[in-house]
Amino acid sequence: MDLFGKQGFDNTTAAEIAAHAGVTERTFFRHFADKREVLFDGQAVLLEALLAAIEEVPLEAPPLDTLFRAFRSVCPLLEANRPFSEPRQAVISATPSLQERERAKTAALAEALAEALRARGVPDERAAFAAQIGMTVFAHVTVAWLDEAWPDLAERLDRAERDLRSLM
Amino acid sequence: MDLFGKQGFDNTTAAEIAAHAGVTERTFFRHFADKREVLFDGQAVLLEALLAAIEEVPLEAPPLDTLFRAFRSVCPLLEANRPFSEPRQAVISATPSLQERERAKTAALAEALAEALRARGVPDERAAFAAQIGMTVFAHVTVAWLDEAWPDLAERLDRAERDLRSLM
DNA sequence: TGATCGCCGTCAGTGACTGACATAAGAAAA
DNA sequence: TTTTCTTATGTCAGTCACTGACGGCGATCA
Repeated sequence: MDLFGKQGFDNTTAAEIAAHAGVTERTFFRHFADKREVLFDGQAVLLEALLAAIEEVPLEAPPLDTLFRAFRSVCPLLEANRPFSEPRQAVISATPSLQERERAKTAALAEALAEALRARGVPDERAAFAAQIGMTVFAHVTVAWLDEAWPDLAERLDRAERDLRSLM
Repeated sequence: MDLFGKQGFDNTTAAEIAAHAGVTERTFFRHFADKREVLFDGQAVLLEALLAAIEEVPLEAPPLDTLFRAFRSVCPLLEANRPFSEPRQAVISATPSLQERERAKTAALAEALAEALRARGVPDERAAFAAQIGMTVFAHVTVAWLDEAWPDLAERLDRAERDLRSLM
């Protein structure tokens, strides 16, 4: 983040990052599949948190409700991480290739959520739709919130959910 | 497509593609921003068609309806292109980096649709949501249809729209 | 006829990534 | 304790995507 903030992502070589961390370039690539991955490690934590939160939702809840409840319950986690994720998002927003990667990560997350819904008995296609739509809204809201801290995440989620329902 | 089908995308060098086309590698990169772009050229045509179709929809139609009507009206175009897009999709499905690019293209398309909706008076956020959701469904349906020609695109769109509405 | 422009080839260079091999430190087995 | 196995790292050479600079060549235009 030091280097990216100063010179931008594209103008920072993998060798520089490695040197900054006190290791060899080769070692860097043993820890990260590629240069971009260095910015997408927290995803695993978020996924765990979301899956755990889904477990807590009663089975009767409709799929989209289930997801929104899960999203709401990870808000504190994200709010706590804001100091890290805000500058990170700034770098991503300035770098097209990172936005590409971010979308891929988001899509993977959506797929995992769909799988979780299926495990709760939601039919195949329906689970995929709900997960994609839910994830779309969640990602949208999160990015907007990283750009502007107020209103906070929970409040933004409420509004988004209302907007979404009124769309239909 | 010749080469990709035989050896896969990753095992095909840009130099090979260029040679196959009778030009230099340098010339190849003058025509395509990067190696992956070679598979994503048709997008522009689709975008034009969708924007034109949106023009035809009466202004009173709600945003999601507008999009679905536009999607339906480009079905013939897509059906006609199937012989090209089916093998293309096979290559993409076998190559993670191409899926990443495909998502980026889809997102760009969604953004363009949102802009089109805004031009019709749909409020900002609402337009973005509708476009993202509509695009999500459209992409989902298209990929499924490329995997399995029946039911056809129009039929699949109808079903998806029903599924979507019942989700709310 | 000559100047300009757009497209292409050539060449050299940078940087992301990979495979093969060697080494050192710690855990585990003998 | 000694040996062995594992794991993380460094080193080096190599491939390939991509870029900038330069020169040539044919078409168009003044």
